[in-house]
Amino acid sequence: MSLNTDLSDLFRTFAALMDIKGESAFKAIAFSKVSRILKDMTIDLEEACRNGTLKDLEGIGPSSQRIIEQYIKTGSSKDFNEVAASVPAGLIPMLEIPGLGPKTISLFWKERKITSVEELTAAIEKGTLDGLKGIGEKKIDAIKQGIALRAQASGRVGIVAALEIGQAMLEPLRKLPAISRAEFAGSLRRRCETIGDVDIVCALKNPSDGESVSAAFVKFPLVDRILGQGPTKSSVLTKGGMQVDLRIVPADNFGAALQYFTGSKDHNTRLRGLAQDKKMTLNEWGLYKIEEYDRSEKKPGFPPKAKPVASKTEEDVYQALGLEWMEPLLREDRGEIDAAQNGKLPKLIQLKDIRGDLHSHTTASDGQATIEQMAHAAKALGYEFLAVTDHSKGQIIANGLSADRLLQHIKEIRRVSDKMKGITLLAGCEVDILADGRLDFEDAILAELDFVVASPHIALKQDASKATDRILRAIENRYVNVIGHPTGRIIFGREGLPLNFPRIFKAAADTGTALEINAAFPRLDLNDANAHGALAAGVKLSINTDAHSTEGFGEMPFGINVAQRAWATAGDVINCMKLPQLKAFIQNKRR
DNA sequence: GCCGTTTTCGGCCCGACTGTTTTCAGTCG
Repeated sequence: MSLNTDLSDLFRTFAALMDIKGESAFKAIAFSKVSRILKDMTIDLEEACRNGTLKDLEGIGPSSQRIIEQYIKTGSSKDFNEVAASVPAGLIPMLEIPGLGPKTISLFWKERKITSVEELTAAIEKGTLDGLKGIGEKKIDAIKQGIALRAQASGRVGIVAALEIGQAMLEPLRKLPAISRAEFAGSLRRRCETIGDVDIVCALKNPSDGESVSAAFVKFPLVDRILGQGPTKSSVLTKGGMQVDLRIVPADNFGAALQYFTGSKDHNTRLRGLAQDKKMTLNEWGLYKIEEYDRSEKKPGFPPKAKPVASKTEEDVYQALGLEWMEPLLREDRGEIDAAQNGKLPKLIQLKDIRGDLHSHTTASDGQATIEQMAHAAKALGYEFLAVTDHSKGQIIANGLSADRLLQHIKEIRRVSDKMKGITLLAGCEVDILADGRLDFEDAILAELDFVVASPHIALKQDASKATDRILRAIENRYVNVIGHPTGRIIFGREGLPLNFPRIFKAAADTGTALEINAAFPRLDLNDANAHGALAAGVKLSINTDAHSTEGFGEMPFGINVAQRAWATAGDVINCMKLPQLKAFIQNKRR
């Protein structure tokens, strides 16, 4: 675990504790924000602490700064420890129970001495919650269900699985005659790497058809259980336990609803602040002048009877707030609103900008297709080049190539390349970065290759200092063009190397070494925040599928999504270079 | 707790829904 992660967790817990203690909700919100800032950022906290730049970060004030500094110095925070000691630790997991919030948890704790999920379950069984103010039979039932739900469907799901489930719900919805439009919203539309639930917004041709659309939705084949059903929203659990929420709005309000439910929460908060500055209010129905909105007639589930400034399309809403429309993948409150105000939004990389894949495997090591098969599949995607990069000798389990076999393999790759028309194969290798930063082949062997990806596969639990030195040493090798999956993290699987990213970025930028966004789920490594940090430091990225079969190339869109969330343009990514330009990039480092 | 070019004090985003309620608090997204 890195320092940033540790501190981010500390502030998140701090915020939860304050909620439970009933301190000002704004304090808790402020600490949640600090937690998120720390999680997203790639700057070196220790360094920022040393040279006093910590306070320049928006959202981190004097209190947070003090806590961070003390934590770096002593490994803990006095402020946090005091608060943590005053609240039983078992209360925090209770916040994950749907339907149960800080107020009720605090009530149970103070009035009934309940300090854990287990004690809560027991109290419900024994009936000791009866008689508490505001807690009736239905509330207790809901909590009971919430506890069961948390145990059963606690986890988030990866983007790939979530998209599949989402499509299976979206497609039949689009076929309903009452619907004029239906789109994903929420984290799925923003293409986050993991998804908690699927959000869909749909527009009605006739505003009175909400009830029937809802009724049809909850009967789709994938639905396992109905959680709620009404004329404006419905909620279901699919087979496999994924929650899917549907919002139903009149066509005139579709843009505002899509914007609102796409989020992120932080992005929307900023937008509503902008609206207020302009004497307007923004909600899921539209953007309204405050005066007109306050005067207007309002009925739950229906748009207010005021003329909106904007509501039909997202473009209208953003434009009325003085902003360019922006891709959902940018809407994370990472500076996109300022950029949109100043006309400085990046022209994001698109799938069609990719001219080739620079990390792939064949039957020579652990792939399932031959060089020819992989080359034909890449050509069929319109690629102009493909780097064949089988494993080095240390990857015994993956049938890694010995030096002799590699030299033979290089000849074979070049033979196939000469034979093929319309695509060039680069003879490459994915060489292991050993625990101490040495590479798995001597330079003399690497010099024979057209292209080298160097990746960490073993010793992925090193401390930050060892791990960083190890990757730095690989970056400094003149034959290494790309660091493959730099942290080795596996989503839901392992943390990966706790790298000091500012040092890695500086070395990569100085030496002309690209860092990979490995597009294969569950890697997606670098992640969006780190890729964003790399770009800010002037590093080039390489987006690769690490394909082990011809189907493997199909994962490229997920890597593109990570790059888009990192604000990458085609100019930032070496896969978008023309071949001569790419060759120059390689040669520059070898000089 | 954080922030500020109308503010260094007084704000801080919005609506739906639910349950326990005779007017509102808590939770959620």
